[in-house]
Amino acid sequence: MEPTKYTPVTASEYAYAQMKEWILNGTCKSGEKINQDEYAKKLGLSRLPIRTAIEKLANDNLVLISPRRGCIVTPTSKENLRQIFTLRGVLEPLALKEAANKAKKSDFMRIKEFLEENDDKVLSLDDSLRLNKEFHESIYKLSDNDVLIKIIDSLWEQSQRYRIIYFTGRNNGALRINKEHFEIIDLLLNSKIEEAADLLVRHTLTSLEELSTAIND
Amino acid sequence: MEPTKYTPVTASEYAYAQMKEWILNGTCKSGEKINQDEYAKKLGLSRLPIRTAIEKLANDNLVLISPRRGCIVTPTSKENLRQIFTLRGVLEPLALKEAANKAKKSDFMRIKEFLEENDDKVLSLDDSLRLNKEFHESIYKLSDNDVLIKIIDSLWEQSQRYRIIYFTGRNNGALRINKEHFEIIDLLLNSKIEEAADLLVRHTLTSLEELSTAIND
DNA sequence: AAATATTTTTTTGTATCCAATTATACAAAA
DNA sequence: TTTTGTATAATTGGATACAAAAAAATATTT
Repeated sequence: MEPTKYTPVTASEYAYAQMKEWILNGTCKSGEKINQDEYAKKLGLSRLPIRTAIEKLANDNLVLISPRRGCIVTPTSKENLRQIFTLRGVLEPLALKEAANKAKKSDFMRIKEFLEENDDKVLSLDDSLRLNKEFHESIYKLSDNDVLIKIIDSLWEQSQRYRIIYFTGRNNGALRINKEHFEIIDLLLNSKIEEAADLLVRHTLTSLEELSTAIND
Repeated sequence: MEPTKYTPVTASEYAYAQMKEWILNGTCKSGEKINQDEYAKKLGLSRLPIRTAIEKLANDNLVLISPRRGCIVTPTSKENLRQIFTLRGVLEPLALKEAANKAKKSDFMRIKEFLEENDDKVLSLDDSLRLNKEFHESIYKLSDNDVLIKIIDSLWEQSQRYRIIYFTGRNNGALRINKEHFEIIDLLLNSKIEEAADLLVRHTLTSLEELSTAIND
């Protein structure tokens, strides 16, 4: 359950990780143009790994490429936020149910222990975002459905941008989220799969409503 | 409703389209290694656009990359087939419902006309695959949900490989599929959205069962 | 002969250079 | 002032060349 630190083995992977970080945390702003030369210098690399990274970011819906014209950070919008969360609302309960079929009680116990160990960290912005992601990931991973996990991961990352827009400044919500995580894992431990899935959906939709208020469009 | 012919504007887009075609139609076989040099020569390009194409194919789950080691065509398997169709089973009805909310009757009428115009082509393998894809795409496109459409497209392409494995040799199924398409569009025209969605799910699961028999694992 | 070490070859990833396209700045005409 | 055309600069995409890593082949040891 340790946060497996990811060490890029190629320059383009490093560029990809770094640029993604910048887009997700708002350093690269919505709609902003991305100049290959500029980022090559900034990261001390040639343009090639930057280009490779940009291609990958485009696949994540995080940037938009117009061939021979350039690349911008995908604009955020209420509609985009809605689309992402609508999908999460159907995919995450599916993953949860598949996980419940395959996993053992001890798998869920480990996740609950993880929640308990980190209960004190939820008030820090960075930590709460990381813990939130890790909790959900650890459940979905148990589904062992690679195709599904990959899509959920991507959607989760796309929502991350909105989460950071929302949380910057305020910090409510984190306590509610953490409380609901406990409730979900307890339902799973009691084999109340459908109820856990329902709660998960409400959990997601509540977040959508909260985040939506912070986006002007 | 014309099949908009796609003309790649960059070499890498051309390579991507061509290599995808080869993977989908089985010219590049499941598990086969993809050598950059070889494909560069084959396509009369340098390795760079090939690499870019490979990155994109990896995003589509059509190839697997191990950094500094190489790239193989993603192996087909019953489990992979199941995962793809399970997802389609929840995402396509979602798209259909969103489409039904947004679209006008005339949009669906156009789709029905398209079915009628091409009714005689369903017995040709190539045509039936193309028509099948076009029918589904035209419905989901009406949902106007970019995030969802992109995922469904990707899943559809991933299933295409299995469809071709299955259909090569035999050619049953095409008539059933065509018949069900008519039933779905008629339900939509009569505003029986839930029934259309249900039929769509059954339509998908029937295909899964059929295709599954042709995969040895 | 099997296992291990060493070298050679192959292949990937990156940097650099070049060509083609697009954007920008400026001038001329309406 | 606005619009259109032209020259210049900036930027992208691609080819080639090189470096580094992995795979394959060969030699060496047990």
